[in-house]
Amino acid sequence: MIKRLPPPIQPSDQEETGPTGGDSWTTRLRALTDAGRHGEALALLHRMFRPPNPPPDASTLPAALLTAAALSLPSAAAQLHSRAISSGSLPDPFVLTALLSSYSRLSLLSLARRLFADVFPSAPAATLVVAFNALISGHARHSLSSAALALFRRMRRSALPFNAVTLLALLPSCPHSAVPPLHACALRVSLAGKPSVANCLLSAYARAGAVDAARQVFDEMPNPKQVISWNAMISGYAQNGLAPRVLDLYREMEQSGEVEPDPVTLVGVLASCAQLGAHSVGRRIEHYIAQNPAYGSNIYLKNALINLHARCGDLGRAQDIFDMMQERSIVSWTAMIAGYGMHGHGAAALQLFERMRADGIRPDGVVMVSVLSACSHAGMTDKGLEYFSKVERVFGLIPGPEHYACMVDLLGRAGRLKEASDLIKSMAVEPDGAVWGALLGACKIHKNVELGELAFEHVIKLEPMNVGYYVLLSNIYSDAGRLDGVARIRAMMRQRGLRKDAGCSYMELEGSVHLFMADDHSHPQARRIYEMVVKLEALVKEACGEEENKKDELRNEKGKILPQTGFHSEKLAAAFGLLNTEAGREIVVIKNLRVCEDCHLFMKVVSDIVNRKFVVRDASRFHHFEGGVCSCKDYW
DNA sequence: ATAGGGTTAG
Repeated sequence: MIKRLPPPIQPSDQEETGPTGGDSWTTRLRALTDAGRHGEALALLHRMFRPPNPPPDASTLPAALLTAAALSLPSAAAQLHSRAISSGSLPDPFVLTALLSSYSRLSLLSLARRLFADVFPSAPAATLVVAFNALISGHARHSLSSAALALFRRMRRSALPFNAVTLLALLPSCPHSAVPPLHACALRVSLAGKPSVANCLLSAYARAGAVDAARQVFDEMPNPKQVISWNAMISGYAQNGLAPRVLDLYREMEQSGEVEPDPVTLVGVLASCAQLGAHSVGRRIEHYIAQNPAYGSNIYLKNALINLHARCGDLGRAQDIFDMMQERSIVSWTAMIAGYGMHGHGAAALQLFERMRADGIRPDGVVMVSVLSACSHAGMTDKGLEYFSKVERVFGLIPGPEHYACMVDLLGRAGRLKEASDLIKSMAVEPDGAVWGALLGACKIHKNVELGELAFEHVIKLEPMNVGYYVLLSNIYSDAGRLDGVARIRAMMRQRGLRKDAGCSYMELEGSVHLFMADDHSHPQARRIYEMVVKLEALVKEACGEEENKKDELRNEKGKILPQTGFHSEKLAAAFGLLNTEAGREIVVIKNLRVCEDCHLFMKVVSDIVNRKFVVRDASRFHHFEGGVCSCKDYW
């Protein structure tokens, strides 16, 4: 973050004592461009071409070209290209490479390729290696990964050696299948041990979903490992949703005493804490950050903390951090909007979004997902439709499958299933699993077997190993009394080796985590907890029996009087919370799956009977139970 | 002087 900036240009050295040697031009241009001071860089560039300064030559052209690219000035690059030809400095490897690189950065790949073709027959091998690297990296940057690989093959056919830079250019964007062969190439020429290459290989494996291969690369690195290697492994796990492994590795990093975590480490760990709902670990990191003055203004860390608190149930703390930020990025706003959305505060989310726009921030696709999903969770169907219609028309964004998934969810929850499936039919892009999954979820809520079967057919083609979808259709059948359907899905799952995810809930107490599985007796307090659940269930039954309206509600929601089995994990966690916290304290429970209707009703009634607030995060959102009602208004 | 590794939000 902290970079030493070049001194501002003094008026005194503007004309008379301007830089004369190429070295001075180069260093100052580079420094200004690196610091993002493009205006000053441009002024300097203009001066280079004005007498009495000598015209740019091989020593100053590369820096000038990179400045032109950084300024997005294709005309300037072309002018410098002409200058390179007229001054005869084109065969210079540095000038050639800078030209190739600038054209690539300016998205003028065809010009880069033409120039390369011109010099290819006559350039010496050493020049060609670097030129190939520049061209490969240009194609890779534009995600033309197969073109980049084709260039690599051509490089090798030309009997040219490749080096670390070649691999570093290829690996970040290469197709998954190319990672192992590139790894083999690296091993063959003894480049795989070079830290930069190893880090890059590790990340490439992680991106390909091969976390174990990534881990092997990590483990084979000599100790002490660089902080960047730790970070690459941590973010590799994080990107693959393996939050528990992130926390394990972070602990290992701390215990190794090799390196101090840096902000990048902490951002990765905080993201995993947020995913897990591991509030106490997250708070410990927050404390650590607060003790390091250099981290105080890091916007990535602040954004990660907003996300942490919002996802762990403390919206107030998230809002405080957001309010105290001096500078906010669109990520800060998105984290906050998504936070309000998942807690069911749709109006607050929309208000924040409008404030963001008033602040002059142009919405992107991600913030729109948060906005639409906030509308969906709050039951604000018309608002959601209104904002969806603005995605393209007003904000100039192309709606992706993720936006359609939100809309199908929004319409579907509201019972507008016909409109939801018409919307899918109208999509210009191919619907993904989330789109059909949203329709399937809506069919579960509104008990629509036929449409549910259709959605299932589609979703299962796209995500055959996603257990949740099988369970959803099975539950649709079960609600409809279609036991044949239930059996069919069960057989399908068995055949594919899929097992229902076990439900688990946990709550944190004084920094330690208490985990509960459904019908699980392993907790030291298990006896007292089960007694408590049984007692509470009796009270719930009694309360519902006494009040006519609640009894009706029971019948409406479930179609039968009360649950016969009562030991879902969230009930155990809630009972544990009641047994171990003082009156008045909010009980926060994190659950891996969605809350079932039985438990939802249980929590509502218990919150009233014992006069306690329960905050439950399930797989789709937060539920705040208080005084017999839930913040989701039974709409989840 | 030219080619270049890890990071946030759904």
